[in-house]
Amino acid sequence: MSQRDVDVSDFADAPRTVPSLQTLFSRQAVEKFEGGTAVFWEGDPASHVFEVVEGVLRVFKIISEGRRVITGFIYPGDLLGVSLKDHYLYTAEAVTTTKLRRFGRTRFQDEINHSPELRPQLFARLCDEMAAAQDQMVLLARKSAEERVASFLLIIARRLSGNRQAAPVIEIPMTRLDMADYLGLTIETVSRTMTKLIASGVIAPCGRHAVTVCKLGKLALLAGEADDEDKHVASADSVRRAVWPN
Amino acid sequence: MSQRDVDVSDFADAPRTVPSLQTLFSRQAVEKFEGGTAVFWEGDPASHVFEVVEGVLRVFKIISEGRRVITGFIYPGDLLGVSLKDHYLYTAEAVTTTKLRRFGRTRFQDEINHSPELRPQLFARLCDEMAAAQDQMVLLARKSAEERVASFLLIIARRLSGNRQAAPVIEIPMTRLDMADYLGLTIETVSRTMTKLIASGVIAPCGRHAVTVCKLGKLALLAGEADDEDKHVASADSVRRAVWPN
DNA sequence: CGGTCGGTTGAAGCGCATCAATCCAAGTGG
DNA sequence: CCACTTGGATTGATGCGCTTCAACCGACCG
Repeated sequence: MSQRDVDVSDFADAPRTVPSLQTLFSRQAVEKFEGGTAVFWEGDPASHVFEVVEGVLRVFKIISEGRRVITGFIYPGDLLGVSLKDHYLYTAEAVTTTKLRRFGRTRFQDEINHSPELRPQLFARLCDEMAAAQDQMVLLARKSAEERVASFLLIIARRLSGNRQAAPVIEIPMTRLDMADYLGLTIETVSRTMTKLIASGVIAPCGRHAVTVCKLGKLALLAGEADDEDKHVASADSVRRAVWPN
Repeated sequence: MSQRDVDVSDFADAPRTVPSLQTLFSRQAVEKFEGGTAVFWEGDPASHVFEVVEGVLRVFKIISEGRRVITGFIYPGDLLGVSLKDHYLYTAEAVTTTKLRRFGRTRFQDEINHSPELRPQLFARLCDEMAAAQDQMVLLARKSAEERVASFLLIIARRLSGNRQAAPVIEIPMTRLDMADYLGLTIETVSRTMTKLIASGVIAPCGRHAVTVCKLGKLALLAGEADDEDKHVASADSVRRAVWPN
């Protein structure tokens, strides 16, 4: 499952100039990680930056009493471990068998610093990551279990199909526990919610690690992706409200 | 309240070279926003980047049925609206009366691009922001009401005291509703939790918009800031576990 | 086979939301 | 100065959504 050739096309919305972030990594040897093994742990000295070639990783933090929070899943083409901190902020573990390329952190920084081509690409990635983090905060703060699961399905659907409108079949490489720890729920609630979505005909099971989306519109609705017009009503002249001298 | 001169010292852990991010803004005129007024709305064309000179802002998103999620509070010295997206991802509103400097987005980007001094500073800020976002995800996903409120108090305590160990008196410029929408709770729960913290002698009220911390250690404990040794046990040779071909 | 691991399903309980009343401080106008 | 208002905060009573605990199921494996 989740077997797919690395598609190197189709990344961030940065300008498509010649040297791309992945060409930076392309000379590096590929390392393989079996599912369940860690690439690095939270608190480790942050020695390297990684590019995912194939497979899916989970990135998480642990707090007291063994509570785990998965802050994100990392897909092929994504970078892993980019930060200026000298220790990793989280643990990264392979979900499926994973292939990575690695780059020394300081060398990576140098390359970025010296390349006016690469910099905006990296910057764009960070902004995307930030936007995703904010969406996740919204999900965790205010969405119901059903909305969370529906949102999750849409997120990974878009992830795999590279932003094209979600493919009908969604691969779910991670376990229910992973989903639960990502969505701030328990396994049981995730399971129950999934069966509810199946019962209502929104999705249909496709083995245990995939589903087909039957009613995409309904799914998006359940996810709380309000197509509200409200949101942009006042936008028009908002900035002008500020005292803008000159 | 929240009246304090802008202290321009003591920022990100970036190297303290001569031209700093705030000198970039220092020539810009200062604009004033009364509490409750918006600086920009989610979805507005992202025309400017702002530096907060004085006051506190809230940054939030609205989802269906008027549910609001505050993704962060912005303090003096912070930047606001930094992103490569061409529309703002969130609404920014003044909590208290606020003074800002503004910078055209493209010009800001140019300045950053041409200054090898400024770039790492901006990058460091983004990384800090990302780290904060991850902590917030942990809070929202797995912490109890009491842990959330305690965490919140510590966060803003550190914020105001510029990373020195939290000052005994914590200013809380925002309303309970703001706190609730930041912590993923309701006003009532926030209120109840605060009174509980007061009853247990951890904090003492200081008017409605400030508290004194009586038992800082207890507060940190309640916040779930586990001083676990567990976390770093396995860290030692973690990276070596990877197949690292020279 | 028994054993384990991930997943599903059921029953009971708890933590927080919801609804509603009250309070308090700061205006505001007569 | 005092009634009246208004917005934020507190406190109480009730209910619901999710967690918790526990049993069970199916697939895989030695």
